[in-house]
Amino acid sequence: MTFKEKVYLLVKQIPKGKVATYGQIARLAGYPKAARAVGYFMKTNPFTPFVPCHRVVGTDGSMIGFSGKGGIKTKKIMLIDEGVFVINNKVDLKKSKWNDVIHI
DNA sequence: AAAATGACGGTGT
DNA sequence: TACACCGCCATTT
Repeated sequence: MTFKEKVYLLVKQIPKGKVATYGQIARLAGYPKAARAVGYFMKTNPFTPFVPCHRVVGTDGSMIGFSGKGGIKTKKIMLIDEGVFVINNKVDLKKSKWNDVIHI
C-alpha cells in the first residue's frame, strides 16, 4: 500500500456533507507534512468519479485548487449542494470537518 | 541524477 | 488579520 493509494482510499471515505483538509488526509495516510503531495494527487487523480476531491479543502477551509469547469464556484456549489456550510469561499470546518472528534 | 513545480501548512512580520 | 518565507512530499522535466 503506497502513500498515494492510502490518500485515495481516505478521500473516498469522506462522507457526503463533510470535508477534509489536505493536511488531515496526509496525516491519516501517515505523512503529516505531505499536504502538498496530497494536493498533487487530487489534481492528477486517476479515479476522478470515485475520489470526491472537491471535499478536500485547505486547513482554514479555503477552497483552493479545483481546476475543473467553473473553478472554485463550481466546487463551492457542489459542497453546498451536499450540505456543507460554505461562507465566502470558505468551508465552516467547525460544522463540516470530517473526523472531527470534538462536537459541541 | 538534479532541479523545478504544485489543489499545502506552519511560522514570522 | 493579511502577506511573505521556508519546509515538506511526490511527480515531472
